[in-house]
Amino acid sequence: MKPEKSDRASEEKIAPRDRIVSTACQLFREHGIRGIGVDAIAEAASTNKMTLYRHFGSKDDLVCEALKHSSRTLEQAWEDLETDNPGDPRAQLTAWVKARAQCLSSEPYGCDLANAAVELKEQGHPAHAIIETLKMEQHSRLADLCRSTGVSDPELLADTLSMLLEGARVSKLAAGKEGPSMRFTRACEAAMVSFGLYAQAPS
Amino acid sequence: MKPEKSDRASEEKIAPRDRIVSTACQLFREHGIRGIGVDAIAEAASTNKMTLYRHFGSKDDLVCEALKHSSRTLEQAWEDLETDNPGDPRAQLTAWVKARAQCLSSEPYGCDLANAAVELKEQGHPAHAIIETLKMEQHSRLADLCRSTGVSDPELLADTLSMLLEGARVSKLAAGKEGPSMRFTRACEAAMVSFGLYAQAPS
DNA sequence: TCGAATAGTTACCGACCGGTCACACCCATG
DNA sequence: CATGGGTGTGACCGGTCGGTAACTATTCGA
Repeated sequence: MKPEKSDRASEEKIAPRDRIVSTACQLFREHGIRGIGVDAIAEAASTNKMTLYRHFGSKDDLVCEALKHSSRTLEQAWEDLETDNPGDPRAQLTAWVKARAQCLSSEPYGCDLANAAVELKEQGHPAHAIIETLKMEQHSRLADLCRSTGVSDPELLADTLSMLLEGARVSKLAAGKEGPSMRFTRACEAAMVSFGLYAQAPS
Repeated sequence: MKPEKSDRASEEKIAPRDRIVSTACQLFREHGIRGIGVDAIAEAASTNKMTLYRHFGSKDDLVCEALKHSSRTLEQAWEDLETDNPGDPRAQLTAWVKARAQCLSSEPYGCDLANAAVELKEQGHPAHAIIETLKMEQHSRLADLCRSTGVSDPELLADTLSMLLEGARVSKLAAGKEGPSMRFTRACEAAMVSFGLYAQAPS
């Protein structure tokens, strides 16, 4: 009869492995990968180090899984874009900028993937290949979107928007909230206008 | 009679403190701040931990000095901009893009200041204030330059170029060399054109 | 009901870290 | 020659880290 006895579903209903991954993702975000230990992760996930090592061969393994988990949550955002503006690429691109700006102002930490890439300097770390793949995946989705808007040079627009977003996130961490990142939206809009996004049919 | 007996000026002619700072700057770049120990820094600087701690109260102190050292080298680049294109802000801005693109393709590591900001998550770390100050200093120099070109909305152009550069550097680390960063120059040029940089007097 | 898989607990290991101490050293200046 | 400040050396401290071992408790399906 499915007792559902746990008041806190986050702690007891979910399998230990999933708790560990999502907890690790959060703690890596808050303290950095090198800044948090496996023991603290296990404790925060209401389990222990031994169980953690039964599911992950090493901390590096866990890092890789956490990064995949992090990028998995972005999938939902892409689906929302399509369902909220069906068949309207231009509106989807505008909504993309709006959504990214929203995340930018609400989330104090930057992009998990980019932060990990900066933090993990060791050449050949398994996470690097994963980060590169996931980043290019995200970028190609954006490029596809730009392409379907019929804009001039959609690849360059996608690269521009990618760099603006990545730059805004890291700039917020380095230069502060009052820095260049404050005008991310306006910079994106200026870029989209100059690439002729609104040339065909005005809103 | 100034014997100048040292064949390697980098090791014996320079004062220990300066050797430590520049060595630390280099090693932080290569291994990350958390990824290198003070003992290794001292050894790489041809000295020892005790001498290091006689000059710097803590590793955090050394980090701050290394960051200042890193941004000090950027001063030269700004001066070169002025001397190479005296009184021609437009040419200076174009040269700025070119110089940044050159660094982007030749230096495998991103911006020391930004990387440190990403890596040091502890709130209130003394480096954060320094990073923010130095970053805003660099940004205001760029904004001044944009302003003197007589472009429309120079502040937005400066913010855009800042974000493009920061984004290109981190994108190169995360998405790889073949990612968006490959088109940094073209993205900057497109932005400058759309802001009317070449509207007044063509070259 | 039984047994196997999964999870929790405690203790432990070797390595490394930031930081300090005491002491010997070198070399310029008086 | 003396002396004193900057430097080199090695040992040491307490703490944390990633990772493992041995044992117990829980759960769940055959």
